Amino acid sequence: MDDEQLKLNNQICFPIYSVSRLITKAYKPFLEEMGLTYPQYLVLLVLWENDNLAMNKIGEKLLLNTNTLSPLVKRMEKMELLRRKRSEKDERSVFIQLTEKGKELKNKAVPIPEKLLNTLLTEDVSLTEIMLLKDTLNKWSDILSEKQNDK
Amino acid sequence: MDDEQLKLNNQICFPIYSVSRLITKAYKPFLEEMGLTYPQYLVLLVLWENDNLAMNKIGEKLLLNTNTLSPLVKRMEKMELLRRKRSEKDERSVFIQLTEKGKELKNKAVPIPEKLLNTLLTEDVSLTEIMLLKDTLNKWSDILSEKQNDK
DNA sequence: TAAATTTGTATCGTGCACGATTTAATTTTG
DNA sequence: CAAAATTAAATCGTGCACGATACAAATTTA
Repeated sequence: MDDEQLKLNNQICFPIYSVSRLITKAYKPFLEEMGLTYPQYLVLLVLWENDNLAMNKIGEKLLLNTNTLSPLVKRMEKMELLRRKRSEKDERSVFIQLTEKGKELKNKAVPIPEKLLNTLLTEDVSLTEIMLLKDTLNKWSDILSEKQNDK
Repeated sequence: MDDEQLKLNNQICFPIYSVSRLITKAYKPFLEEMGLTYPQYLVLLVLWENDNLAMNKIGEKLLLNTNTLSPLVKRMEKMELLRRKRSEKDERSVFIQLTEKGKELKNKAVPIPEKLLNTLLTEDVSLTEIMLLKDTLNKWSDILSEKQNDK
């Protein structure tokens, strides 16, 4: 059988795709308490770390284009989590600032990473394994995104 | 700093999410030649391995609910890749059969896994690492999906 | 067997992703 | 300096994901 590689369980793509969705789902109960979706949470993670960033900088960090980010951020503005402000220096740029409400949400978010770790940790998954996977995937992310930027 | 864990690069969720999207993007050029999206390709992988499955069986394998799968499969029916047939034994069930066109597409798909492997393999990523990651993620997938089924 | 429950699929609404295109501001070049 | 090229956002269209709901067929239960 030449098509052994075509079987679902032999593909590398499928486990990444499904684990990604399963992890997002694992976040859901915690994020729902804050009224956030997972991508909105990611935007906040970026801004909590470094407020007042331009759209393209946020997109760079999250590997998202403006056609995704633009409406996402507008929804978050409607939720009064942030404000959009066109730069005076360069009127093409739009800078994103957290509102008080957006800043305060960070307090609610602090315990989330540990809660999620506890969801992942079982007798079959150790902290070492999680950290190893994280590092491997970060490396892959760098390699793949660079490769795709070079085109 | 208590919020070290909230930094994007320390999160386990973000690298999985972005690598998943980057991998999907890596498939794009190959799938475009066949006129397929990535989830459509996954459905075909399942059917090539095991034709004439009920909707719920396909959803089980891909971890997709019918609210995703139903329109997806209907689009594929319009593309004449498959046919939907309501079971006579149990009229609730809909079985999915590949058309000739759908079966023949497999020939075009056979070289894809190797092409993708070559995209991933670099001086920094070995085949061993890829296989290790695949196995780890498959294990995680099992654990997480079971955990979420138990609720 | 009639009523209640479960099962299998479909539909609806919302929110991403992302290729392609548009628009406007800024920078580079001839 | 004016034309061309680049850069930053936004918009449009299509296709997933997925919670919630609906509905009909089948199964279980009283």
